[in-house]
Amino acid sequence: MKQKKKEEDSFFTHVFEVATLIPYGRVTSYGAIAKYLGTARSSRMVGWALNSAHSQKKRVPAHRVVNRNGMLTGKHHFGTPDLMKQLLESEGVKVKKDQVVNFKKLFWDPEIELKIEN
DNA sequence: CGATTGACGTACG
DNA sequence: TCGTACGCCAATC
Repeated sequence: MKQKKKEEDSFFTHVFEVATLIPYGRVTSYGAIAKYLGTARSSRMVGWALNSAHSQKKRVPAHRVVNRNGMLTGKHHFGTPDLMKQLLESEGVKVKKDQVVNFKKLFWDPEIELKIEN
């Protein structure tokens, strides 16, 4: 019947999925994801969710998620401060002083990209 | 159950 | 333009 509920309906899971949906060479912000999840005011929770991403079996491209300024605020949480930058550069995203270059251009908004279809 | 925190965001000075 | 303060909300201690 109804429920089975076993998967964590917590927005944590949603964050992981959305983060995983981030296309290659693209970046997004915590607020964008939070808003997409309906918890725009809980932008902080998004970052926290990604913090749990380390425990996730699936690799979550959290390195594609930056703050509103396009700054790699969470680079410190990747294990190594340079890892995030390296990953982004590896995808073609240029990072200048811990800040994503052309961030606005590379910005990927789940509300828009995922709204088109599917 | 209460207090603290946290990878943000916005407002204000 | 930059730094500080506050708010939001859920998870953790």
